[in-house]
Amino acid sequence: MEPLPPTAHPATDLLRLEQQLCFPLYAASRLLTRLYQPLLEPLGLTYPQYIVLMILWEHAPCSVSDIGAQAQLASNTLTPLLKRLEQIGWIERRRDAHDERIVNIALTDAGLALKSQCEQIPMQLFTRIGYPLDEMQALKTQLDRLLNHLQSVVSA
Amino acid sequence: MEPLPPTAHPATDLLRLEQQLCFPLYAASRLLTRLYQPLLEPLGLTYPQYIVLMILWEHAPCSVSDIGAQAQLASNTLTPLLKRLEQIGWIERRRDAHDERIVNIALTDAGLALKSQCEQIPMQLFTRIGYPLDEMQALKTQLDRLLNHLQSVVSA
DNA sequence: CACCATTACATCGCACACGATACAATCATG
DNA sequence: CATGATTGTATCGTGTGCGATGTAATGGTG
Repeated sequence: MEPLPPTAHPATDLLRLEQQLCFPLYAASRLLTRLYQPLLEPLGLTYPQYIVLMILWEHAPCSVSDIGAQAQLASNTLTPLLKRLEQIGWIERRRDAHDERIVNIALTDAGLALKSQCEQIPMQLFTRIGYPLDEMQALKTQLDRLLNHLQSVVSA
Repeated sequence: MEPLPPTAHPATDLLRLEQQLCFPLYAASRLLTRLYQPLLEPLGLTYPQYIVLMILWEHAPCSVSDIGAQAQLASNTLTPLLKRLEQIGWIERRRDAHDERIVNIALTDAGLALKSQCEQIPMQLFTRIGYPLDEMQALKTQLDRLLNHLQSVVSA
């Protein structure tokens, strides 16, 4: 994706600029996920599973929809993912006693213990990537703002 | 993903900050893709197919690896995707005469004509999202820089 | 020219993503 | 309290992503 040359049409420039925002987002997200993989693979985790576990380490026990609200994922993605986590033994899935529609997700002892094994991952990644901290901070701030905005647009 | 509270350990703070960068990238990318979908669906296109076509509109004819270098995708993703685009009739796949290993991708007349049908998509999306242009510009600049950096890290 | 390494693409297997739909449990309304 | 709407998960189908591997074509070496 080369930067596109300027044209005589300002409106078109805006379009192209906008058009290009989506791609670095898409590509950078996949590349970063790829960098996580060698750190997660020894633990038998995929990146989305790691995201879900991070949510659980902070909020468990919680329902499938709670996880979905945090991760922006629906049951059609979460149900099979959570079943895998259950089969490996990190979590437990149990129907809520008061509302049988809800499936409550709890961490097993092993799942809780896994957290400490993951605690070095972020620093390892930070070292491996070697990206300036201030740029990462600025980027995170802006991405959080965009994410919030997109969430409101999508849910509208 | 709530912002995490500060802790007594600066090193841990860095970890958490870093840890959180990946998630808004991951979530924002998927949400933005989701917003493209209703605009692409009438044309029978998925978002990755749209990315590949944008590359082709600018660079066709080119090889599978050329597309892969632009989109950061390998043949295991591109081959089936390109076969679908061929079956629909937007592109042609042909082995290079001088090097039979290479598959050259060319646009059909229909594939070229499709470009004009897609030209309104970015503005429609820009209008739908309603995000400040200057923030989008700043974000794109930083994402491009991160993407470049990640590419060099991954290929190293 | 033989032979091994490299390259370019294809195939396989698995795990997401997500729209569409199904289904059971609960809620809301009359 | 009946009953239709809503809610929370699950299932299905399609299309990515990507590590691992296969395979044929090309290139480099002696």
